[in-house]
Amino acid sequence: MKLLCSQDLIDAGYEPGLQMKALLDKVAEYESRGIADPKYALKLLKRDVAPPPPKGVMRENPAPLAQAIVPETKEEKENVEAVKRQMHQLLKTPVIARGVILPDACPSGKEQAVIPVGGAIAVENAIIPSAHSADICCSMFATFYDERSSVAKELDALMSSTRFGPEHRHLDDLVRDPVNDENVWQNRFLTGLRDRARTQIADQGDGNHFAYLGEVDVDEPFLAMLRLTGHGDLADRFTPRRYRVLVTHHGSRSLGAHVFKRGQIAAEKHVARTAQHIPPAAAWIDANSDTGRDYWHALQYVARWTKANHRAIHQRFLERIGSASVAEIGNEHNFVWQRGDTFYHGKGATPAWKDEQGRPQLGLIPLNMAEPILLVLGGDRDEFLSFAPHGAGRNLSRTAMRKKFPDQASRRHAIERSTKDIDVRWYCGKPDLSETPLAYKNAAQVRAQIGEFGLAEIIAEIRPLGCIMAGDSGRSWRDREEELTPKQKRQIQHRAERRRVKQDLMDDF
DNA sequence: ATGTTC
Repeated sequence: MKLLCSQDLIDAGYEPGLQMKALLDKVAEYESRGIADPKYALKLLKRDVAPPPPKGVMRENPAPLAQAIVPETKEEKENVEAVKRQMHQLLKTPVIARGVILPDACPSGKEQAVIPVGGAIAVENAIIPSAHSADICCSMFATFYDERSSVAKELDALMSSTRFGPEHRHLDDLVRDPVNDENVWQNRFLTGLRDRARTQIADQGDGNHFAYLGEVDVDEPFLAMLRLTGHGDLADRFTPRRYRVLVTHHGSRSLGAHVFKRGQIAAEKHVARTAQHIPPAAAWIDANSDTGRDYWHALQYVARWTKANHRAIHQRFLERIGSASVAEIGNEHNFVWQRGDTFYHGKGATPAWKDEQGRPQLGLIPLNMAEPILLVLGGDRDEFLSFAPHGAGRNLSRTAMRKKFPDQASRRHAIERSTKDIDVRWYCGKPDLSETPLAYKNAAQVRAQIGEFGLAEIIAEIRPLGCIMAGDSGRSWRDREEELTPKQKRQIQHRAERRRVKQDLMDDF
């Protein structure tokens, strides 16, 4: 019987293949020197020839999951079970330390190991693109100002300060992308995207993105709370009275969508090399590699671009109504944040930890268009990874919603009733049932759970006055494609093909 | 989410 056979060496972490012969020769040499203990022989071999680093595989048991949500109805219970199933799949990823689900959690798709909306994870030295979602930097931004006109007139001004919907044209000659001149376009995750970044500034896109007009009563207790928690600089901008507030909610548009796609390719390539059997949604990029650093820098640029996008809209609006910014607050809720060696990923999760100066972070949590937007201070609850929810969460899927209100009349009636106290504009013309308050979870319940779990402290409420949503343009992406002439289709395919070739050439992730 | 769709 041999001292060690090739299977023993493979079990010990050596790669099968050509070098196996040399390893077995080594073993034969040990044997000829009189070594008879296989364990000792393996120890010698590992000293002489280090085996390759072990390949990552999904863990047998998931990392710990904290649950900051209490389901009540049957529907909610089913939702939470689905969310936990998704999280448990994801938490088997070897680089993930722990995770949390927040009061607005809802499942996202059926693919293996996809992080649910309202989920967050702590990842060691790695970035998982899928866990910050395709809509990188989906974020909130608020500007406080003094009212100049009626809500209706200010909403008219807002309608011409931004745009929504699936098309993609430059808004007008006056709008500039203030971060387009940054020296970032050599970054492999950003290269080639400069023009679309420039074109889409002041645009908010589709779906649940919105521009909300509200009002807030700033009072002494609110200002005292800001001062007490290290936000005296913000408090100094206010006097105790009523302010109007413009709040926008959108992400990084096509720029971020492409950065995400490239990041996902890089991650899948990385785990194909260094790990085995990792679901695509769990694929990671090593943060301490050149690719990881490039991806990190690209993400930071996407954050700057998105903030500039919010600001561009707010400035255009204030110019149109002849007012000025008193104060600004904003936060991302789809993103990756580094604290030490840990990369916290949130998909629909509001950062609620203390910053480097020990100040609890300010955050904006919208509920639905007819409810206040909450201004919160982070609760810094480490057991919940120090996140708060990002909104009310969706109760019913878009398709389930349409089934519930099948005919036009019932739909119109339900929409009107749920938005009767506010001025709602649907940018593309028709209301979108799935973005009315009817589609969202019970706002009171989400608020209550923010308090029950100590995720954040609500220090002010921005009351709703009006809102612009993208609305239903009447045609899906697919419809639009079907309307194209065969010649247009060929052109699009040709361009896509050229991009792919270019991408492949560029693509050395 | 996305001038989509490896």
